[in-house]
Amino acid sequence: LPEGQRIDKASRDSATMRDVAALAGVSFKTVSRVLNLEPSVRPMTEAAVTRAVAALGYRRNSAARSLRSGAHMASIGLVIADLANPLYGIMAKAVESVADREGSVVIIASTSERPQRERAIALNMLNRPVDGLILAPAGQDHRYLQLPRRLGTPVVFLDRPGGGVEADSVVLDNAGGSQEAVEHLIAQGHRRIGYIGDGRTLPSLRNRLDGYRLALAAAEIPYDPALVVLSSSRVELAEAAAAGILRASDPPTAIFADTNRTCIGVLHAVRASGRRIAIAAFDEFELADMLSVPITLVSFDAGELGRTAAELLFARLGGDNSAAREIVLPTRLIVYPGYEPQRVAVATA
Amino acid sequence: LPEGQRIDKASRDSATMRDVAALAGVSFKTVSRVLNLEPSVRPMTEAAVTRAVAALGYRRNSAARSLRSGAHMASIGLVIADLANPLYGIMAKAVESVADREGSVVIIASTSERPQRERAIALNMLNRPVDGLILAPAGQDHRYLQLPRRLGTPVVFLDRPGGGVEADSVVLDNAGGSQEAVEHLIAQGHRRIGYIGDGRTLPSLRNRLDGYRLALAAAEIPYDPALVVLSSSRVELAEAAAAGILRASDPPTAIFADTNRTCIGVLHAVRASGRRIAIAAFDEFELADMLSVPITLVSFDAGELGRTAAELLFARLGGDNSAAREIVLPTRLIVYPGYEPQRVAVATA
DNA sequence: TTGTAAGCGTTATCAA
DNA sequence: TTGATAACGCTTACAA
Repeated sequence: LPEGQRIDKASRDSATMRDVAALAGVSFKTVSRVLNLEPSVRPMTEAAVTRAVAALGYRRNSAARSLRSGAHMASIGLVIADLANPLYGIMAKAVESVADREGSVVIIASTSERPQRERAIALNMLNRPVDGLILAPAGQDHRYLQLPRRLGTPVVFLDRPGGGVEADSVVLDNAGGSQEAVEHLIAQGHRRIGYIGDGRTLPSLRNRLDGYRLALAAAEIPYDPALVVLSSSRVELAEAAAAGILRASDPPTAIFADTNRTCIGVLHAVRASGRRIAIAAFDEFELADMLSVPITLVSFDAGELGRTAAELLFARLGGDNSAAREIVLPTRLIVYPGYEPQRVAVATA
Repeated sequence: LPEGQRIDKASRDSATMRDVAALAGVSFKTVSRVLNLEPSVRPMTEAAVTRAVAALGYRRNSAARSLRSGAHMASIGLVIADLANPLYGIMAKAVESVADREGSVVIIASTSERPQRERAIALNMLNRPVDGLILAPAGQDHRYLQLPRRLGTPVVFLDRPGGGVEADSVVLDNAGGSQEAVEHLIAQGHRRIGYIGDGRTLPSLRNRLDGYRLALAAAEIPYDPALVVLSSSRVELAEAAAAGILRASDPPTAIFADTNRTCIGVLHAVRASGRRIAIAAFDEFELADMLSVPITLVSFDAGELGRTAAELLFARLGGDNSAAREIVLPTRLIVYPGYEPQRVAVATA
């Protein structure tokens, strides 16, 4: 497992306990005593040592420390696609909370949805090493994890399944969730329903598209490619995509967005169009209930997702050797009717 | 610096390279070769070693590894109040991005706004140790960082100033931002302006309250304690607080909320009241432009906040020994007029 | 291709 | 109260 980034020792000043001891005029064991706050050190000696430590800018070497003591700091790695996405923030918080309970710290990194960066970061973490890894993958090929897995490091995929390696995963019922949402739109009378999302790369998003198609098929509504724009999940691209199908000759009366990112783009496009378009989307977000337009969301408990993944990882670390599991968490449809504030006169002072 | 959490060596199975070598019938150096992917190993030998590794559940000891090689993994600690808050997610992402550029990983932890947990976590990180620490503090007493600071670990406070220790900080112009927002409300004719927030514990939030008072004073509007509810920053408490002053005999015509959390509570309370109340708040959030009610926000660049803090930290790690700095980043008032969707008939299929 | 010896910087043991 | 020495598990250098 190479690829870890390291700081060359020479680049930092590294005085050792022996250097400090020499400057303070004591043995290096005495320095050790001072730094470990052991009681049996004369105040004068301690002062001399403290001064020498400061003078040399000495920092204890943790590797040597834990080498002899045989203890090591427990840590798990969390590699996620985008920390700035509130959903991942909630998941990260849940993971961190479980890890803390288990006496572990979380090393976290954001891949910006780039598979190559994901690979580099994951290998970097394993090289530190971390005790286990939770990965919300951007890529689909995780064969690079086969070796670490064989060497005993547990891996849990979060929110999105992994590929090419046997490992646990905790995911959502993506197809079921979007199918339910689209069925809801159909039940409201919509028959031309647009789809904005990224149904090409990530399996989880492909499944959401599958759900859309299933719902249409069940209602015997033909799949119209002109209503489906598979762009990336970036807000601006989704907005442009939605604007495009709204401008078309036979526009949709409803649009389904496959993530909270695409949903925001769709909301903006719909507003810009000046039309009333029904909107449904995967992912819940705060203030959905305060929007002026009605919206239907496929909601789920992001904290539960993170918590489940973390608990699974610690179970593995605790010795659970059973076969790799896939845990699928349910989604729940929430219908927000849209909030129209009353036009009451203000009681001005 | 004690207080780090450790896993006792005995609790994990720790076979050593010698154990693996014995089982594989080779010297332990050969095991080392296999694990380091060195080329000069016969496939048969390698297979034997791999088998032994698997059989024993062997994991390389990173401490011993980096001890001899003299290199160590660079890392910085990021301790934040609440990862689930989108603003902190954005900051964390920015920090992570700078750290990655600098070849460092980020160890992240969430304090859930609890000062004691903050202390435990920060000391835990320093004990690992990390090369430096970025801290968005929940508490105000950071004397526990004096020793680590003297021992040479740089610390940067993020978003909120620290207390009792000399260290850099990157904060917002909190007073200025809220003053500007309240002045905006006053300019719109409001004279009874409520304040919902937490003006007691955190200095940054106290400063926001100061800004409110300054704006009132400048307009010669008397400060009315009945309009000010200093509760915690939790959404439900803010909602209850806002509901309270809206029910009172001489209610406000406008409300200022000191964070995005309190703002959400206020929004709900205002909706429940059925009145038209002007709302202003600190912190921007997504979809503010899509809300049905007008809202004025004190906006800032959370990414810039995180980036600045990280860059300052790496400057310190790079040898910058100048006096501790306080960097104050500006805020910007954004007025959202409130979005009223047009009532256009839907072109149904 | 494989093995032997030395040593990384600390903590643990035991002696002074 | 302090110090000398061994040992932690590995990588590096060198030898076979």
